[in-house]
Amino acid sequence: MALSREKILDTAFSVLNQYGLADLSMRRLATELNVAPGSLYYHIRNKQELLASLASRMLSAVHCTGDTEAISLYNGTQELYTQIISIPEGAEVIRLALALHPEDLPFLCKLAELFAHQRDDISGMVAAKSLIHLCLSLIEEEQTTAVLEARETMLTPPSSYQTSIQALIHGWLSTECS
Amino acid sequence: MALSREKILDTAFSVLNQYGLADLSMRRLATELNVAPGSLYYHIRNKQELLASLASRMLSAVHCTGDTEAISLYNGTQELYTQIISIPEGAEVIRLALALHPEDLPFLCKLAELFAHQRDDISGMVAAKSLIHLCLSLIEEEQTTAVLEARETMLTPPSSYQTSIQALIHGWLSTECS
DNA sequence: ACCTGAACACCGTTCAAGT
DNA sequence: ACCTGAACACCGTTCAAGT
Repeated sequence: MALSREKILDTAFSVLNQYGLADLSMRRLATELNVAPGSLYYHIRNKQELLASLASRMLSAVHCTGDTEAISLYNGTQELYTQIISIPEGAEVIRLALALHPEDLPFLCKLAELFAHQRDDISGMVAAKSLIHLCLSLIEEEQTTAVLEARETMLTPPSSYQTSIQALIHGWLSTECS
Repeated sequence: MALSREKILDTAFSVLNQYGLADLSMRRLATELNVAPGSLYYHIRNKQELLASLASRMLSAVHCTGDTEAISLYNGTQELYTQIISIPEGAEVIRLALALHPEDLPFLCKLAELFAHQRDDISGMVAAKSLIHLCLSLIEEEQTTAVLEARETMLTPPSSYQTSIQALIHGWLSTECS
């Protein structure tokens, strides 16, 4: 069967899941696909683009809904945690995409909308970015400390995650801080 | 003159400042020091340890003082920005050290103290980590977008940095969120 | 259009052997 | 004690040449 962008992304995702980001090299990917390293470059521009596409995939399954804006924001961060925590270095990969093309991430735009809808005197995008950055940092920390302590990651958000996120959302939505 | 840990760190810092993290390789460092690559390993365990030491150096110049706890926290984040923003990939380097040995960073412990002193019903360390993570993410974003847009970094914190940090500090210190 | 082979210019780390 | 030389096992990317 012929090589394709989709096949490359599928394999990349499986290598990331099974062996981690350190093992996700173009050459390793080519070996896994029984193909010469150069072949990959007919379908993708470079490694950075591949990782950005991988990040979009990961985030496509994360939604944020709830009865109120504040609850939707909170639920979004909870879903983000549960979706990403079990993917090795998943938070790091998403941070790459976030730096390169933030506007291409529907999840981020949804967060920005929720913030802007609740308070029109702040920039929804600035608030949304601060929130996703905080989430990713905390997820990354849980992932790396789990590796260091040679234990499994917590599949459900620890209380430190929840309180930190709540502090930030509360800080953005409370009227006194304007 | 003989090689030494100090000399290696000095050179590493200068390479990072002049050429960025991508050029800060052990081999490049060895060339710069007119020494064989293997020699470095007599003075430092590995590249990770070198980067962690570099991070400690960067943070050693950052203090947080002010009339109140809230102002000290705020001033600390401002100083963090101004000290790190002009070091290419500086935020990324510090994040490495933060993941490996957080308790070795006096700056972080100071932040934790300030939070704990103000509110004894929260974990100062959890709050401090959320704050430093947010700062580093925002600094990193400013650094990478500056590169992407081929412009200089803002030497003084942009308003988006300040409002985000203020939202988080306010969220942690306000009594309603407990 | 799609893929290979081979090259280019690199990595981090180890370790016997030298001084 | 400190350093070299050389090796080991890798990288990302390009590109003429093949089918």
